[in-house]
Amino acid sequence: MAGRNPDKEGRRQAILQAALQVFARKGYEPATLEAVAREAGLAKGTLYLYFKNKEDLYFHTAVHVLESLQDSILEKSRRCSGALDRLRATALGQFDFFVRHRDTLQMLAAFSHPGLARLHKRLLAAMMEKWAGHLQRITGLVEEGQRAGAIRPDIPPGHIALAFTGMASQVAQVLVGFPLAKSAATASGPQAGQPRESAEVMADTMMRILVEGVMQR
Amino acid sequence: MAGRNPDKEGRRQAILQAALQVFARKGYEPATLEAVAREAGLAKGTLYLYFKNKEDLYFHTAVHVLESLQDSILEKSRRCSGALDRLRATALGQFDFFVRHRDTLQMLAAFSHPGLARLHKRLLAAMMEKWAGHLQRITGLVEEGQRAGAIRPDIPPGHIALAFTGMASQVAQVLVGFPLAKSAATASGPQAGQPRESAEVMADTMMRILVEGVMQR
Amino acid sequence: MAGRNPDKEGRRQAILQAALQVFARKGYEPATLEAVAREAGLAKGTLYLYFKNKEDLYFHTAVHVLESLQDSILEKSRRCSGALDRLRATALGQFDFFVRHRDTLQMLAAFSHPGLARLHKRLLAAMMEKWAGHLQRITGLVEEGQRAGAIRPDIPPGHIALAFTGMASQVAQVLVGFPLAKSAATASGPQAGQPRESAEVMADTMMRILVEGVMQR
Amino acid sequence: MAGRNPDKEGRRQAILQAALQVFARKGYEPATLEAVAREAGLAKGTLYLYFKNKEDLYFHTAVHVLESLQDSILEKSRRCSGALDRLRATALGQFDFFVRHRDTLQMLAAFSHPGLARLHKRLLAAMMEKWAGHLQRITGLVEEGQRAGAIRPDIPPGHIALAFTGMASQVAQVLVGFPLAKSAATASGPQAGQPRESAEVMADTMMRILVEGVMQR
DNA sequence: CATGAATGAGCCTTCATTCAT
DNA sequence: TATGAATGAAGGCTCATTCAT
Repeated sequence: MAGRNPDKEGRRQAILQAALQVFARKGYEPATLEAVAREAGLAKGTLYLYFKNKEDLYFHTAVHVLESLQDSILEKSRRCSGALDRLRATALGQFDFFVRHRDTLQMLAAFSHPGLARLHKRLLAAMMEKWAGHLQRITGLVEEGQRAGAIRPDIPPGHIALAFTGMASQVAQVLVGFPLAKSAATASGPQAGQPRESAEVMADTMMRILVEGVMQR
Repeated sequence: MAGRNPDKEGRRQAILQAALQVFARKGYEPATLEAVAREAGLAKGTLYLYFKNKEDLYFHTAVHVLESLQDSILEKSRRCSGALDRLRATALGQFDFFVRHRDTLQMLAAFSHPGLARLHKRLLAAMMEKWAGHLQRITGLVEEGQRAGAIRPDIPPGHIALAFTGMASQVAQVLVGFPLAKSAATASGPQAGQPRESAEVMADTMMRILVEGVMQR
Repeated sequence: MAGRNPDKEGRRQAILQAALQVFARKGYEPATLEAVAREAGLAKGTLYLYFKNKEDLYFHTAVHVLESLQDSILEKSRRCSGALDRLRATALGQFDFFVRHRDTLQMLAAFSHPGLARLHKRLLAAMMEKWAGHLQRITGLVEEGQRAGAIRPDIPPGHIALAFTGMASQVAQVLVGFPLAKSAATASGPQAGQPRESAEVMADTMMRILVEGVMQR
Repeated sequence: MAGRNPDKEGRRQAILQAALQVFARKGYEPATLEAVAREAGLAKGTLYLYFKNKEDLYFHTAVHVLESLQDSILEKSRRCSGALDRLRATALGQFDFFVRHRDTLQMLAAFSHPGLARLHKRLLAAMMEKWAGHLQRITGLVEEGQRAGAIRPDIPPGHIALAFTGMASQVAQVLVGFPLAKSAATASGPQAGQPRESAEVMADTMMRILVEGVMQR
């Protein structure tokens, strides 16, 4: 799957890595190709031999990132059986990944950047596909759980998947230390919660809320 | 005894409205003051009579937006009693607001813009304060529920608040029709959920998940 | 010579005073009419009731300043008799004035501002006239000294006047503390001169150099 | 292996030349980088590849100018021996240089521009150093003259240097034909001096005044 | 007369993109 | 293939000037 030139693909990967760093650090608009090139140890013009333009680079980076994320999650969740365990593993995989590559989360935060709305269809579709795949897997796990009788069937699986991803991304932000999310976890007043738990503890707590609910029984 | 249009406060509001539109449509960096001025029906230079610079305008817009959001939520939740009902009302208030002002959600999406990191302390603090206030209120409701015996006490209220806001913002995105979030709700395959529920239905579902959990009993 | 309205002339003077401060502090281009208005305690628009525009204001200020300078010098020199004493008094008057109104010197420093080249003929002429008057007086004093046998006649009086004004303005800059001129006086190394003499001492020294020359006899 | 035009130093010099023209013609503030770029036959953005910003360009231009001036003077004065001859050569070198590069004098006139006050320390220091060096050389020549018994020792060398530079700059302005200075030389009435002498004659006259004084003996 | 809100031309500066080498 | 110098469009911001009140 690599280019003719043995180094071609390596260069491409180097650029993607550099772009991830820079886009994560700066966001889409403020990131400069100059910075990407410097980070990659290449000249600015060289980037254009591998990517059509800034937008193109951005989206290939995004796709690349989503692929890594998915790989990381899949690897963790494949080792488990049972829908709930797999969901927990999915959450944990996500947290782990973000904690280890916090740039990635920042990068993904820029996805909603409206300036990217008018993007090349194909690239946007590729991103969508990756992301949708992620969600589909989760929805699939929920359905599996419903069929197996572990998850209540009276709520559409899509909605449960939504709840799951919502919680998970919020928790991920706390774990990574995003300012606004952090203030959430710290805002609880006198007997405040302990925000800086480990990824594992947070994944557990999250799953307990999702699975058992918060109602007192 | 005054200049051409002495209605300074009205102008200010008009500019904030225009800025909200533009920032929501474009995000922070790509938004041009030219566009804001055009939207407000004013000349570019006039903006500088009301706001120190782009950053200043952005943050006043953000604070303004957060205030409206809070007002909208508080108004709805004050009419309820009981922690759970208030949480439901909070979610519903948030959904309603975002559905009616979908620009606001897009605007808030730009919060994580790294270009805004090195901001004027006072303004950043104001934003944080608004947002932290929102989260604190939710944490407070959870604590209240725990004290009243409606919510299980073995999970820190901060974590529950996190779960709540995570779900709520994800659902809000679906309701507003964000591309990525939408694909989530649609990705569930053949027997997929019905994403375009009303705000009320979604709030209910969300609360059911949060309160009762997804476990089959 | 005042306007109809008894305050009209007072206002005008106030504006000129304010303009002097601001032009001296900032120079021509960086000085803003806003600053002048603030200094004068008036609204920006009001300036335009008294002066056609910024350039006009600048030149009226300049003329005004030159008039004050001339008055101050004439007053001092009229009390002396003899060409050399009058020259000394002229120098002293100039130094005194600048020391008391160091803004004026800074203001005059902006005269050579090339951006002012394309000025209204009449105003430029007025400035020239004032300045030329000053020089003519000095040349006149030199001629008088030559006729009286106090000053050697073999050097054209214009050249001597030139030497006089050159020295005088340089000394004035030192007295006022201009950075570049100051470095001149301080640059003399180990047994350096004492730059911060009084105006009187400097005037004396200057006259000694001019009159007697620096040659060892 | 290089970009479009690898002759970086040549370009840099070309820009400095263009900047000299423009700054001299317009002064600091009114000079536009657009004009500099046009004069240099480059695009506006290109300037920023060679200089950090307008201020930076200005100061490098100034330093460059002062260096040329110093070179020109030193070359002339090194060929002479004896303090007085060297001073004369210094004046002559200065006049010659200014007559040949009248932009330089105009450029130097912009030194007092207050907008330049808050400058980068290093650059300001560089300018000061050049200028102080010039003054120090003159003071040194005076001291040498005093030690050799050619110059009276009862006047501090710094003051004599001041007188020298004052005269010299005034004369230079006349020679270059500055409007205000010109009017000085022309203002002497009927038997007026002949202002447009050659640089050599003016240097001689100046030195005669400085050395012998204007007193009739 | 006085005001000061509004205007908009113009400037500095950045940066994606091109292209000669 | 790689480079990096050059480009020029575009944006934020200032401020002289106007004019409705």
